[in-house]
Amino acid sequence: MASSRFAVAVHTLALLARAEGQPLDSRAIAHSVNTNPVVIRRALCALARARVIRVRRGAGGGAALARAPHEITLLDIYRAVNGGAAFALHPAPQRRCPVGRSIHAVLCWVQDEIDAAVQRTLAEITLQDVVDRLQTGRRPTPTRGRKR
Amino acid sequence: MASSRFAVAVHTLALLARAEGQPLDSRAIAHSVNTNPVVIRRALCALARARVIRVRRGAGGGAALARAPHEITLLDIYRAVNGGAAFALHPAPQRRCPVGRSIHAVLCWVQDEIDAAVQRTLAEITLQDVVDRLQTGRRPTPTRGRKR
DNA sequence: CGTCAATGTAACTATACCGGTTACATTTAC
DNA sequence: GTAAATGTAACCGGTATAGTTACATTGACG
Repeated sequence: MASSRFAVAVHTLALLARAEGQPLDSRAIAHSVNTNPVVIRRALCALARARVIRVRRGAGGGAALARAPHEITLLDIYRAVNGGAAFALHPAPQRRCPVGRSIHAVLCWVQDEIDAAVQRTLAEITLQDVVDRLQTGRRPTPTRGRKR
Repeated sequence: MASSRFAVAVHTLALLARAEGQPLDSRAIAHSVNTNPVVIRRALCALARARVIRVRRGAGGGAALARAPHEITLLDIYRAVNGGAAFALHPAPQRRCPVGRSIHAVLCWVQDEIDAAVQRTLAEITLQDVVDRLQTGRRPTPTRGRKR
């Protein structure tokens, strides 16, 4: 992916976390993200399918977190909104060349290695961590899973 | 990035590694990658700027590795051809909202964490590893840096 | 020194993807 | 029943990318 869907989703969930159970509608979220409510609803839809939020339709409806912020990881969000891989394979290598014939499998392996590393990283950051950093603008108490 | 430039670069370097110092021209590489020579030359150009390969212009010219395959990591290649980050920030959050005002810094931090994880992973895979996997189609002897 | 082969690069095109927007059917509270 | 909200389709415009053509530049070699 090279889209902003993940960024929009994190922003949205941060708002929901601060709303503390009070459902927010797509119009209000769109105002903070500074985009169109439909863009938000598209993200909300993916997050609801992943059981990260619960959405109520109809008048007075809106979205709220399905569980506490410290129980939602960025990996949950990543999986909900993310389609493709970090880099694209090239479409059709020449199969008459020994390298062309087998490079695809090697590149798939590299993709998997990258994706595994990304997922390991995102699994260690929770929505609560994001909210904590929001409020202070600085990193708060050192978070449990952090490396480096 | 979500382009195939990285894939093309790895494919290209695998060919050069197997050529064992014999320079290959963009036409030959393009044939194996199954694309246009200009696309290859664009990749070659970036790789030469990063000192991963040496390119000779003029008649009988072409590209060759600048050092041994086991001294070239996928991180070298990634850095040479890669522009952007794994995901995009959303352009302009609403600054009158406290979340909108500070979410950008948090997302930048997440980007950095992801990029660091990706780079750590790529730094542990060499071009030699890629070539070994090419030749057998299977993973060869367990490589030094591997995790999981 | 001239020729030829190769790179480096600009320019253009076609395609794909994405965000933004409008529109509307569906759902739900009151 | 009405109003308010979601879910989703359809479309538009901008942007990035791969592919292509073209050409100036470079360099080997007779």
